[in-house]
Amino acid sequence: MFSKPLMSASAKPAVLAILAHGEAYGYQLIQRMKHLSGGQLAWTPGTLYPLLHRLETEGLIASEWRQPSGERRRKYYRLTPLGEAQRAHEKQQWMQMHAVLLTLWQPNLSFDT
Amino acid sequence: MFSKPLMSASAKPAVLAILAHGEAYGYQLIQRMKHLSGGQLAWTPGTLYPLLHRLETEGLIASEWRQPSGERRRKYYRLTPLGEAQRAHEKQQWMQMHAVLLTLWQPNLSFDT
DNA sequence: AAAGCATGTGTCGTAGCTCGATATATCGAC
DNA sequence: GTCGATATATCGAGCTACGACACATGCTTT
Repeated sequence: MFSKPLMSASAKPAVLAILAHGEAYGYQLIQRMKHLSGGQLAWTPGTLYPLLHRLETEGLIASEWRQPSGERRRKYYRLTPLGEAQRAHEKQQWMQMHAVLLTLWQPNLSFDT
Repeated sequence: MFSKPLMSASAKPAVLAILAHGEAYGYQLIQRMKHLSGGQLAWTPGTLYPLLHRLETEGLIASEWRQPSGERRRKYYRLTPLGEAQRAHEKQQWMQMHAVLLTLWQPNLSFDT
């Protein structure tokens, strides 16, 4: 399993990235991440739902209750324009940090100081 | 600047990665990261020193005070064998999370559910 | 029909973390 | 002597993850 800091850093970009492919509800987000990560990244309800509420408060996502007849009620989330901008920003930040780490992981790295 | 969660997730792997290239002291670690990231990743003392103390408590790094004549005293840190193993583990974890995010960032991703 | 399980959303409390602020001390430059 | 860079350290406010718990519904099995 992944460490807590890594879960923390990836949750927001991951949720925004999934929603960029189309609307989804909370439980579905948990399933999709679990499937995509080969069962390794398992969000718990206590992690995901507060996060979704925070993202909605920040105006990055918007929600809508739906209850088709004969089905359970679900709260569907979709990206707002602000959320789409934030999604791109999160990706750029991650890639930048990734580049720094790749540099550090070079075998023959030399420092100025 | 980087977000707090991203700082949090990268700090431990980054410190272990730098120390894998040789011993260093706290202030030097701050400078090296700042330089390597083009000034974007700036650890504050309040972030780095408690982290170093935690890593030492966990047995991942070991410290030694030094004070050459005419210089300020410095506490030099080096990786322990346990720390080297943890460094490799942190790298593997990061790369795995990176792979998941890359998948999510694919333009034409389709989900089963 | 009753029991069990997956589905679906939610909150609470504990524990852990970052980081701004603050403290202390030394060295070199002007 | 004063200032800024060097060097290490702690404290407290604020935020977060996540296990535990709560509650409700739909489907399947006995």
